[in-house]
Amino acid sequence: MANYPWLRIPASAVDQAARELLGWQLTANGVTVRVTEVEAYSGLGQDPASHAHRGVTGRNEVMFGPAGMLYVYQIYGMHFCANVVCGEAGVASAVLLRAGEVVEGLDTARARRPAAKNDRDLAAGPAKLMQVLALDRRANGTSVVDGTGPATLRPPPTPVPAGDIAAGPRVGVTAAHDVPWRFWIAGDPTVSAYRRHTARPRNAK
DNA sequence: TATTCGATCCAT
DNA sequence: TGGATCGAATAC
Repeated sequence: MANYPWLRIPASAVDQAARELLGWQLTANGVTVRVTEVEAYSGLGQDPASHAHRGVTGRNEVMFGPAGMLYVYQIYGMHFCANVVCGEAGVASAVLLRAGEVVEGLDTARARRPAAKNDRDLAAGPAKLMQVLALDRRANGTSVVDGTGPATLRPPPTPVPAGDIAAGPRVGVTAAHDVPWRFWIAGDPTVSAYRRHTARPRNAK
């Protein structure tokens, strides 16, 4: 089993764990993706953008478990996104896998993403990444570090230099726009396009 | 039990 | 820029 230094990063430093996860390779169902973009979510109760902000619910309970588990949730009734749970058990810190580069199983990946116009768009978004790996809610609560789950995370062949990591506000979140907890590999073409959350019209009073 | 709305993607 | 589409969270 590989060595996973980010497993030991405390939940209070989940942004550090997010940086470390860049460049790691996630393999599932015949496809391998190199992680190029992530977002950190704090479990300390101070992060209004986190699904765990209001405490334990049926959806987010794996976030409160041990590090190395996948927290998979469905969004907009049709897409799935995955987080790697980080930090000590009991604190719901996690890192959202936002985008990646397909480095193995290219043909399989293309077949699973007919809407992709080119190869760098195959996993250029959190739900696209899940589609390429053919993962869904069944992966929720499974481990990516001990080989027991459908997905396995492996160390980068060559580490990402700290100077190559860029940071900015998280995508799509309705709160905490000022927190620069989105990290990506600078200049990588597979990083997803930034788009501010479009607020839906509120009921007029 | 009822209603609201989203850590997105795609075509327009 | 807006529509798809549905389950979890929250309001009642």
